[in-house]
Amino acid sequence: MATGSRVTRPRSSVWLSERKAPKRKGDQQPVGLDHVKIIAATVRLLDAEGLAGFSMRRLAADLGVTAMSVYWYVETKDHLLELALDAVMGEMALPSEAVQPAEQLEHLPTEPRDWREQLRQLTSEYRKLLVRHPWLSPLLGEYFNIGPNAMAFSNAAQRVMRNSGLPDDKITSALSLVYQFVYGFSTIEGRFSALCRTLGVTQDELLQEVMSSVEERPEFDESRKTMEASRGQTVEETRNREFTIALDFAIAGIEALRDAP
Amino acid sequence: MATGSRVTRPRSSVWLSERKAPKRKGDQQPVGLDHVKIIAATVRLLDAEGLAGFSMRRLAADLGVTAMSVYWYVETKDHLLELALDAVMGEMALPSEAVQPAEQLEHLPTEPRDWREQLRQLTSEYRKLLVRHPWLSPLLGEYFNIGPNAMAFSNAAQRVMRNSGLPDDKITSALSLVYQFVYGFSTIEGRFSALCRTLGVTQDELLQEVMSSVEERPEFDESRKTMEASRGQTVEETRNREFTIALDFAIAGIEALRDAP
DNA sequence: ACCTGAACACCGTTCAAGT
DNA sequence: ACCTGAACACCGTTCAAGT
Repeated sequence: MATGSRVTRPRSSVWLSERKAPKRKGDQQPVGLDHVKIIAATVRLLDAEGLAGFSMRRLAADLGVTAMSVYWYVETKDHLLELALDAVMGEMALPSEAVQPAEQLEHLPTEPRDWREQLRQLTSEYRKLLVRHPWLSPLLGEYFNIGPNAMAFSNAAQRVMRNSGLPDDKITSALSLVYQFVYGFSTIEGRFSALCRTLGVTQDELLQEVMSSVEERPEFDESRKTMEASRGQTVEETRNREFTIALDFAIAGIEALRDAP
Repeated sequence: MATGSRVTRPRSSVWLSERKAPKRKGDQQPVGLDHVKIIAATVRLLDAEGLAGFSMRRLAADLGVTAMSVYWYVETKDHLLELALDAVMGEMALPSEAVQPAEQLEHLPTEPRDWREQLRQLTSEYRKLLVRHPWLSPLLGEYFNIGPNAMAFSNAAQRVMRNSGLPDDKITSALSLVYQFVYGFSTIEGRFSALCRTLGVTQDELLQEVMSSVEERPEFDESRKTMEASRGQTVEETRNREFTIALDFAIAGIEALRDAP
């Protein structure tokens, strides 16, 4: 949770309030800051130091400016984080079949791919995004995620799922199953890889270390059995395999209940 | 993220370090605090004020004690939160079929239920827990979750999934699919209901309000279509239905790929 | 053994003031 | 219009001191 709010309270989104003073009239020379620069610096700092390492004062220092200057452009820290969230949401390549007609530059006569391929692309993009920006996960849980890029992603996801032929009243369930899985899975993956980067060890080394510090405990029995199955594989191989199979389960389930309800 | 650590760094778990001074020798009169009291007060405060409203100073005030007294019993705020996490993880009723033999008081000659029933019980317990304690979700993402109660839950989950007859090398995928879904779904549910409690409105009222403030936006088109399907139902009905169907998808997928790999 | 008080190095944010 | 400086009300935690 952002530390700015002591108590959970009605917090309106940036996207539901007027943006602060982004207008710069005519050909007047910009002196230093602006929205784009601030958001870029925010994302850079979040990538480098993590959510806990980010502060308004630290950001201002990075921008070579006094602590309070940023507040001219941005109402609160929360609003800034919402803007950063939506900015990186725009990094995903959405499947062309799921982009609304109005957004498509031209109608290519290519055969639309299988919905399962579209789903695999979209989930893979989402996964990579969450791993690339580990600070994104907690923010997605914190805000409404109704910025333009977040909405474009959400719309694409809904269109892809609609392409499965599932009846309308089961779309949200299928979407929820798939995207909550990808979110949780990728959040863990991102945290683990960030931790390794910080510690300066490989993922396989850290896994070894964690294993050996827990393995003598008797309660660990069940997990040991489970992990025997992935012996001899790297962490990355195991994870990719696990991700693919889990998605296969979801797709198989959706098709099974679609075809025989 | 806990605000205590500026930067992500190697943070050992409470469960991997010696516990702090819980020993009280003989019949000496306890003066005031102890682990149990502190953890109980922590959970109470977290339930009442949320994670953002919790602070060591606030906790101390609740306990009628100076800010630093708690540090005699607990090393850091993070350790305390880990203890609170494991404490509430013990609130779940684990399916008897998934409790290890040593833990069972006696072997009742009852027929073991279908693995799908066991799974539905366990996921339902997990869901209710996450909704009851909305602060739990971020903490689960933050720590290693290797306390005794967290381990018991994890072991139960693994046993249930093993009861499905799935081959060993697909167990983790199935577990991941199911539990990441329940985690994400219930996290959102818990946050929404907590927000309603704070605002003093019903869930249906808040949904109405959020809808009407976004519905004129053109990007909202796809979501409107999706939500038509649940017209005339309460938020709670819609959510329970969505949860059940998503779990049905997962179960169907697991059985489909188990029987025809 | 257990608790206190003062202090340190941080926060987000307000507000009056400068240019 | 844009930026600064000082100040306020908070944090988690250290450390020397009290009983």
